[in-house]
Amino acid sequence: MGRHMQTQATAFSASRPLVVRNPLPTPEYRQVSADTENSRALEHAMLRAGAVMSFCRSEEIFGDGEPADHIYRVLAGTVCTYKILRDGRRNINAFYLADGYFALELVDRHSHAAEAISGAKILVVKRAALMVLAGRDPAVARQLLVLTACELARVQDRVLLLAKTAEERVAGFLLEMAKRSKGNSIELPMLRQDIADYLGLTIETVSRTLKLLKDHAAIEVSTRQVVLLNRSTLSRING
Amino acid sequence: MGRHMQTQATAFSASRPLVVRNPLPTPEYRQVSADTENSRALEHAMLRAGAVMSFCRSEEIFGDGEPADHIYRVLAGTVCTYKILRDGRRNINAFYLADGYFALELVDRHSHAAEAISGAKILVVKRAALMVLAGRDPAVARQLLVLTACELARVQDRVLLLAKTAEERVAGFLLEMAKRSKGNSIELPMLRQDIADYLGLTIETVSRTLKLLKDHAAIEVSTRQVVLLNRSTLSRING
DNA sequence: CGGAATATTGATCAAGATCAAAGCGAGTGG
DNA sequence: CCACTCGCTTTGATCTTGATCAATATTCCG
Repeated sequence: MGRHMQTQATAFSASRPLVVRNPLPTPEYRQVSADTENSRALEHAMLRAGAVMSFCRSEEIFGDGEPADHIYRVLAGTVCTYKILRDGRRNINAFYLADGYFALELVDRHSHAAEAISGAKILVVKRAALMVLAGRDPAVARQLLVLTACELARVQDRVLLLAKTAEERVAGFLLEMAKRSKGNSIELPMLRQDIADYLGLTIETVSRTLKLLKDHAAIEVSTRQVVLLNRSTLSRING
Repeated sequence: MGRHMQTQATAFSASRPLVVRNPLPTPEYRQVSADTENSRALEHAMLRAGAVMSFCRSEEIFGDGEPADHIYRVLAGTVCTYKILRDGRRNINAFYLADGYFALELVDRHSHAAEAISGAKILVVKRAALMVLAGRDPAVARQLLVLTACELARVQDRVLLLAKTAEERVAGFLLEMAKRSKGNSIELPMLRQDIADYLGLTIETVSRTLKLLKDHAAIEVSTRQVVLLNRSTLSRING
């Protein structure tokens, strides 16, 4: 029954996160999204008030149920948020790549745990400080609402994904990852187990389904990379 | 399945700063539902600016993809939001009972359809008008953020529900409905098909699972009513 | 290299879907 | 008041998808 369990406890306590206060904003951290003015305001506020922390692979950023005192932004690397269910299964809620914000929830305790999937640099800001800034700068306040609404839309999309067959879920996942990449080549920073836990499948099914898509000449697969050969086939499969 | 990007710049920037009063994170943000002062402000605003509309059973309130010009609040009756998938299956996103707000999304088109499950009275407010009010009254603005965050938490709970077995899903659904009722008796305004579409099951499985729970002496079942006889058993099953 | 972690592949199993057929219950008309 | 009907629900039999169990195979790193 029980699937993948975390067994990295020793690794966590071994390496203490490196903290750097008030880092200078570097160009690559200044990616401008569609909502330019507002996102710049929040970005700026976080860079001024925040600290950069580094996490290595599988290192926990925060635990499920811990006080939610901070808001986070991925500067580099990949992060996932997840929950361990009572039967031991792990449910991955989201993958956050560079520029993604996470732990935006308005409750006093985290409803998920978060960990780095690859080595990651994370910008961390005290929630209270950000709320003060939001009170002073309406652009910041509004951007928080926009980001929360985006997160809501993303989770709703995931519900739809979970309603589908294994083949549709994997195709949908690849298309989702492709949207975040350039071109047709997708680097996969996560393990097969992570993909499985995100899609509500087993690693065996993920593996078999990738093979199936490969045999349908829709993709090329290697361990850490997928190349989309035929997006229309994938989209059709995605349903 | 494209996600929508935020395009409400005019509505929000139209008037005064959105200010979050009481920016201290605790304990204000803890009991979001008991956020009396703010919820009253939004309630008042909606009652002043809104119109009451009546819908009969199965009547559409808005369609998937239609312009999202309004925000809604249930005054009486029950509403559901749903999506029809490409293969014809229907996915119910949420049930809203009296006092529930829906269509809070910050995008310019609805990502779901909504219909009345029983006869319903709905308070309808123009989104633009509400955004103007939100600009004038920070309590309204903040309550919008709180409600959006609540909706996010609700959808995340539903993802967890969908990860479980049929028995766990039905038990979880009953406990969720019980939280919204007084005592142990739950009136079910929706059909078995609606429950099935909400839980990602078939009506046959819902029916059989209710029987199973009845045989385990956890509930009493009739067509439109369920009585919880043994909450601890249900909670245990819920996982 | 070598050993552990991760991934693939194959065989079997089980939960829930699908197909099929009654039951039930509220509204209708004779 | 009772039979008829229609939509909803329950129950039963079978089938399918993806999980589980079990071996390899591959990749990653010391």
